[in-house]
Amino acid sequence: MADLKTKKADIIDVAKAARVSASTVSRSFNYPELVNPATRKKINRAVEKLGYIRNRAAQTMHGRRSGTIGLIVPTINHTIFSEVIQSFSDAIDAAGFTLLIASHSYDLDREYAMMRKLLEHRVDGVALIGLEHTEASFQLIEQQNIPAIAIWNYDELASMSCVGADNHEAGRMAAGHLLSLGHRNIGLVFPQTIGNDRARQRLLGATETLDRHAVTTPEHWRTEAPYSIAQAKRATLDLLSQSPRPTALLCGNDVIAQGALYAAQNLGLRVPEDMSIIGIGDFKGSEDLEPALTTIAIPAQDIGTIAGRNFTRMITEGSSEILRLKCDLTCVTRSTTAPIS
Amino acid sequence: MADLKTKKADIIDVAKAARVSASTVSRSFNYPELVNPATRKKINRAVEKLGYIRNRAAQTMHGRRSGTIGLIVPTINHTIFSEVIQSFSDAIDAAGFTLLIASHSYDLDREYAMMRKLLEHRVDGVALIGLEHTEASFQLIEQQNIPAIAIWNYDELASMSCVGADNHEAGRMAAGHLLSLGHRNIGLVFPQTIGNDRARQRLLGATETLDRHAVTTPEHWRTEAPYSIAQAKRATLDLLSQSPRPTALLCGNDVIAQGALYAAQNLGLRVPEDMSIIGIGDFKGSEDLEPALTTIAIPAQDIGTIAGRNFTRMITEGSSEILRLKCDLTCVTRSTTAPIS
DNA sequence: AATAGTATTGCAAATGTTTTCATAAATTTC
DNA sequence: GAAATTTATGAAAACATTTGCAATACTATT
Repeated sequence: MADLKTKKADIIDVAKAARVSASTVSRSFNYPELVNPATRKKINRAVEKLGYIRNRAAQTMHGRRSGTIGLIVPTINHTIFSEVIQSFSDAIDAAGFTLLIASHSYDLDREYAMMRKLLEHRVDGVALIGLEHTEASFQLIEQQNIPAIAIWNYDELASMSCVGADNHEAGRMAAGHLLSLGHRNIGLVFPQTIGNDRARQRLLGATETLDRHAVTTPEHWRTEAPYSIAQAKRATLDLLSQSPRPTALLCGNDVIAQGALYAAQNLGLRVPEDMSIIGIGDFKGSEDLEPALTTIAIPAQDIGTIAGRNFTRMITEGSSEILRLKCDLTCVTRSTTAPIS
Repeated sequence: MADLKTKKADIIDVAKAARVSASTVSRSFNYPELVNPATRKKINRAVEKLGYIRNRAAQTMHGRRSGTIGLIVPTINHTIFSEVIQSFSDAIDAAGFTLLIASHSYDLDREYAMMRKLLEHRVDGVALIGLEHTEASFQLIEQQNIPAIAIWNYDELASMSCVGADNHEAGRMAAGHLLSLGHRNIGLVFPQTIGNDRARQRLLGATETLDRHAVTTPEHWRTEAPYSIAQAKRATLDLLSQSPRPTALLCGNDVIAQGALYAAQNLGLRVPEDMSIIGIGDFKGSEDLEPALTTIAIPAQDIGTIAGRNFTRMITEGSSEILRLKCDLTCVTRSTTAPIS
């Protein structure tokens, strides 16, 4: 059984128990092929017996990688981020890394503080959500010369590595879908766009596409809804109570789309016959709405996986070039959109 | 600006720049009151100038706490867990700790592996979800003598510290609510109970309460639904297609309840007039369903916060007694349940 | 002005590993 | 069967900190 000595076993205890030197024990872990199989067996027995667990802190201190990657997100508690966190975590885990996570509640100054905290722990790299960060954060990355990657947004001109989707394109696709169904009277329900580059890009993409097709949306068909089903419902209710009504609603994300759907149903409108609705994101649950929501799917899981795989590769290879990966969006046509009748 | 020397600044560089010894620099961080304010200022200037960031790994090695807590969850990607992760993370962050996270996809052997991995990083404590773990995991905790806590489940007899809700009670409450509305014909839609102590306890609590009130549920009013809205809907559709129909559905969790709701609506049943439905959990979104779901609220956020606060306290105080905290459930009566007419 | 305290600082050892270099043992080569 | 390799191991330095102890400088007390 475990020794009852108060101190936990260290590599020297193992060495003693196996009657070899500490160097050999270390080697047997890190370069097993360099040590005699018989010796290795002795060592493993000692490890087992003493319940020895390697000390990464000591390895780190010696200049080895810490084997941790820091991830800073606005919030963990959101389908869309938890999905990306999960797949990112799985991907780096497969490469032998562990995830240190921190959240900043959409406060970019806290993001900076979190980054410092993670750097104290000597993470081998820092992953952030989105491309909007404070100047201090960018400087810190630069100055500490730490591998960094932005997840979620793609920008061909980004100053740091990024893996994500093009939100502008998402807006264009959503508008395009509606236009292709013959809609010309389109309402826009979007979250606040200041301090939210994702929403801003989407809205821009949507309006540009509409403009290009000479479709104009009067001011009262545009409304701003906070991030909540209930509030989006209320805002949409207002929008739809005016006449004339649009024939379709383009929503900045699926949460808002869900609120919009409820609002339409509440007014006795049939979706999609009387009112088409499209969202952006394809959140978990969007598929299960009744009717199932048509939306522009952002492949959160793929983004996380691809980011994780590439980031760990960048780290282990010591590559320092900037990597920009765009993940494809798809328009998932379900049951909330239909051709204009 | 930052020195262009390839190596990053260490405490000795700071010491040199400030013309003091390394010990003084160390002290100025850890026991500022022991160093002369003027000296401290010099040191801070040097730190600033060199962009020095303390090395936790080195501190850890010296026997200090690592300042990290490991959390192992079945999955990050689920409302109910992400909520608890978020609040736990916030709570330990407030106490100066950082979260190392790992997920095991409901594979308890992987849970053990993850725990070893976290221990290599010398986390100051390990938090797990639920009270069901492999013998190996329990032994590891015991043998490494590492502070541990179970989040999410409460059991007065638990062999380790725990903060959570009593699932048996949740089942009792749900049944009680339905009974108090006069329902005697109650259908049960639950997830698989093997290898899922939460579901098992809930079902047990529900059936015990029904039994006590001499309410029996025929076998064909009990159905097993996997964790998915669509599949729960299908299973419930089957259940409700038989006659006679129950007047109420007690669902093992809110996801299943949502599926059940859709099923009922699909059959043209009015909820709650023709069919009452109650869930367990109060997931994000349950409130926004139409009609809003009645459910037994499990205070995920409170659980995470309380667990985080108490766990960090246990760690910093070096307390080793077992702490068992029960978080209160509440029956949130919304619009999917009504008295029998 | 000498003494006793107190506040501040530095020296050196310690922490648990990895790694370079050296050495010893075993194996191959001629 | 000696020389040349190869294989396996150990000794000691290095990594970035903290901390116990000792030394110095300052302040208050008489």
